[in-house]
Amino acid sequence: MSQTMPDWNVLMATCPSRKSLARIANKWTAMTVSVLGNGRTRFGDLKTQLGGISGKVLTETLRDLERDGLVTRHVYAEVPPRVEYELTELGFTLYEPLFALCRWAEEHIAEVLVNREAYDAR
Amino acid sequence: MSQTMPDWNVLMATCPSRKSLARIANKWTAMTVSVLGNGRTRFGDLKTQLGGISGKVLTETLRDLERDGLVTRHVYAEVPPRVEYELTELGFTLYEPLFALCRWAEEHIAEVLVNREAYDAR
DNA sequence: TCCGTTAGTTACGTTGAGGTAATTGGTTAC
DNA sequence: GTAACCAATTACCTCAACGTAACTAACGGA
Repeated sequence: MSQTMPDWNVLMATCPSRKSLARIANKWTAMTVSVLGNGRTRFGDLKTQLGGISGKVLTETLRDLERDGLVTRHVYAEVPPRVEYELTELGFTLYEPLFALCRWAEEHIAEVLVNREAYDAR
Repeated sequence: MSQTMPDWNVLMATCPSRKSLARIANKWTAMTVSVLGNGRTRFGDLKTQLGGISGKVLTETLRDLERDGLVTRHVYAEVPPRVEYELTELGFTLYEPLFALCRWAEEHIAEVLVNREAYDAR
């Protein structure tokens, strides 16, 4: 019994997992999953928290995540509309590595900026 | 003494860490760092292993990583040219989360494909 | 009656990511 | 001499990502 999946390989250009990687290795996905890790969140709240995202892109991002089974969409029969998004169990397995990326960016940006200056001054 | 850096926040559109996140939350970066995690690698070998990447994009990716201090470039005074790339200590701190993303894509693509079919059939 | 509210869609335009192909440079092999 | 080798650059083109703005539906409130 093999424990890994040797049939799927992101390094192969044509492997379906490559496209999946492209979707999860993405700033909006990382940020969205990081925020949803705090619990079920309304569309409008997500839009506010994800600084600079447009409604169009947020909708597209959430649709893709929903389609892949990473997020569930809860629609309330209210007016004005109220829709909440929540990580699925599968989606939660992405929370740790994606949140780690966000943390990394924040924790190491100072060092990165120094490195960049040194490189550009070379 | 604060342990975190409250001054940097990827969720703020204008924070420099946002751009840094955009660079690391990227399929080519994830794949490149994953491969470099196995040790110092020649340009040509990287190009072969990163299926489908063009020389131009690989060069750009490596330059950006080098500039940010995640990768070091070793040039040998030989002909034909020989250049090797290696993760720095800082770059290695990204290996775990980025490799995790690649693994995730491979390990969950089957489930994702099923979810997608169900969604599209809805 | 008209406005505000929220999630979402559509049309449109701009920017950037990324691929292809041609070219460089200096050796070694033929 | 000329071809091959390898890393890298450049010009050129295409397509996807993304933002903006206008618009919709359906109800409550002034």
